Amino acid sequence: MQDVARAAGVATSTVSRAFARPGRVSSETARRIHEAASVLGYHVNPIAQALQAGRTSMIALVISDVTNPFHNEIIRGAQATAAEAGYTLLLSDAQESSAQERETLERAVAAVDGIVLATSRMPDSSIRTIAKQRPVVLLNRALVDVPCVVTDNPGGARHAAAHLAELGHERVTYLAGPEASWVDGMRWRTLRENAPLLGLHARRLGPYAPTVAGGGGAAAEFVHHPTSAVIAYNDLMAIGFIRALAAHGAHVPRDVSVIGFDNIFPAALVTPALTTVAAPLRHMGRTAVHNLLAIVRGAQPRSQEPVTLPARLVVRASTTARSQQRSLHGRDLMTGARR
Amino acid sequence: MQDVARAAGVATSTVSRAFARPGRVSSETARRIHEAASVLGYHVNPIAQALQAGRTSMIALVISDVTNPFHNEIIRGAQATAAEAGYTLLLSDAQESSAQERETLERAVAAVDGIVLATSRMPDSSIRTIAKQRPVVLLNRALVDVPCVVTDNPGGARHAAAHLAELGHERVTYLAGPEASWVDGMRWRTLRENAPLLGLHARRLGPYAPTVAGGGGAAAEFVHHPTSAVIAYNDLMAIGFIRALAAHGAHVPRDVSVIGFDNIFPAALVTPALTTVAAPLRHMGRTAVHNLLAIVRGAQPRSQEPVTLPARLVVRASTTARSQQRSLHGRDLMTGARR
DNA sequence: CTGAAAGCGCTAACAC
DNA sequence: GTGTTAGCGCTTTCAG
Repeated sequence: MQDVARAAGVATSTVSRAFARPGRVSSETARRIHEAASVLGYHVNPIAQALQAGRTSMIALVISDVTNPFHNEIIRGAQATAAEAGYTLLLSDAQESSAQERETLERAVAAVDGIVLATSRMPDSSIRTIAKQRPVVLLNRALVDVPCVVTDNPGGARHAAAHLAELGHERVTYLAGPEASWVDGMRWRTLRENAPLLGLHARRLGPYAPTVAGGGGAAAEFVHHPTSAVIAYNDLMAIGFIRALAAHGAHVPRDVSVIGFDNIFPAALVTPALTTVAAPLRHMGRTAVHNLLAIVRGAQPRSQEPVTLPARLVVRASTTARSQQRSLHGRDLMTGARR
Repeated sequence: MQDVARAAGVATSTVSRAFARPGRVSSETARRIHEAASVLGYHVNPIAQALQAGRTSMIALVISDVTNPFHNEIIRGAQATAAEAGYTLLLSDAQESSAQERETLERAVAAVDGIVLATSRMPDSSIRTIAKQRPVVLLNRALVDVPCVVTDNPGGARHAAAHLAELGHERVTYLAGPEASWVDGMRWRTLRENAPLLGLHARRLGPYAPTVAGGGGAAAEFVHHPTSAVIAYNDLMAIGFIRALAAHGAHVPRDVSVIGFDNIFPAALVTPALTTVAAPLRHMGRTAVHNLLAIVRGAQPRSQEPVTLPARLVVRASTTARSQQRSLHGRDLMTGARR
């Protein structure tokens, strides 16, 4: 900047003003400054700016597992919203490890103006510790006194159950995800409470890892006591479940109707295409960042209640009417496995 | 830091040393300092550190499209390697727009020590401009005088062609990706040059968007002049192609054998499971960051040649012997579409 | 082994 | 409308 000021024959503060508050510099002076700047290839140094201003215009997005397709659209939404607001996104992949999440966060916390914690695996206490240092928005998890963005899990679970009831199913198995998952609790609880109202008997199996492999493990147990319908914690599990079932000689939806959660990208690609409770993934990313930036800029979080985004049921080919299905008995499947 | 120094009864420079060079401070003084620091919750301010040191310990990873499953494992590899080296990853999603890529890069460039450009959509000249300002490593693209990491596209294309030749195919269609894609050029060129040596006749259709929808568009054209085998620019296109073909009444591999590129996550999940030329995705991310950090730390790029990572053929269910297939004629398919 | 002081690049405050 | 100065929090001389 020194150089620019010298070249333009002005003081450094004038250069600074020319970049930050163009109105406060006479047009002639501004012209000279910008010319000198572009000749010299001068750009404002964001680090120095950040040091002096006390804010960095960066926000951190911490993801429990970038490898999970659930997060792709969330990242897209978050990045887009941040960029529109002139913020840069710092991405942290926790690799499903609470410890790793803490560590990388510790390093990043001082360098950002705010943090979005997506599907955090950290204990509540750690989250609160972070939230004391910087504005935090939780995505896909609720915690008192911390702003949250979640999908309407109760609504979604009800939609799923109602769909199965309409199709004439009477017994449904819920394939549970990680015990530590707040979302899993919400889904199962709503299902259990609402099933009776729909003439449905709900049962829970698990917990399983929220992955394709986890769904496979679920199938191995399910096969001993099948029901005509299944709701899985998420699409990944549903996909793994369906594949493993096929290896046991049972087919979806002919033998079992299956519903997933989230509507991740591959859900429409697998065969049969997966019926699922769709989350507005990109919108979740957008909303989380939007709300975070509002707080960063000084807004007071409106309410203690989590911001809830709607979930909708996407009916595809993995569910069918009970009357269209074969009746399945544990024995059939176990035999099927040996064939 | 002032506060810590006061509390510990030392000068600020001693505090600084206690954190950066523990050896240069007497153990007793160091103890007092660390105690005071933890009481006061003091952490080194990375921004101030960065300003004074002239480096930020951050690197940028620019991705053409976070929404594309191709990038998930790459991000994982990049983030893990950066974290291990004490670097923070700044993620930029270009949303497939060259302009957007430039803009976000412009904002980030001054804040990072180096940049990985993955599947960049920018023109060579823009990349060179960036590379003049900061160390850059290109992923999945080659450019003279800029360090690059690519997969062995020629080897991969040869594997694919050889596999088809072994299965007795005689004519293969290449479904081309974006014209601007360096990788696409490599793949098609190798295929065209090697096909004759394998007794294969290769033809090119396209370009198409490198997406599921693009593959669908390819199918609509392909159907008029089918061949028994197809190699698609990437897995996404292959998947879209297979689905669209089914809508036309043609099935894979019964009617057409299909090979994709990349081995993205959904490739193993679709039906039929996709035969594909697998790229070592996570390793690509790791290598790019690893090489970038070496340069950031002062290493001279060894050679002008791109670093080439091996590609291997993963044979799944979407390819089969020519002799096992139905013979297909344009007419069959067009009729199929009307059924 | 420790302290004092300068300066990284920027902007806000206060002159002129 | 423009110039001067101080200081953001840190590290790195240079003295002691």
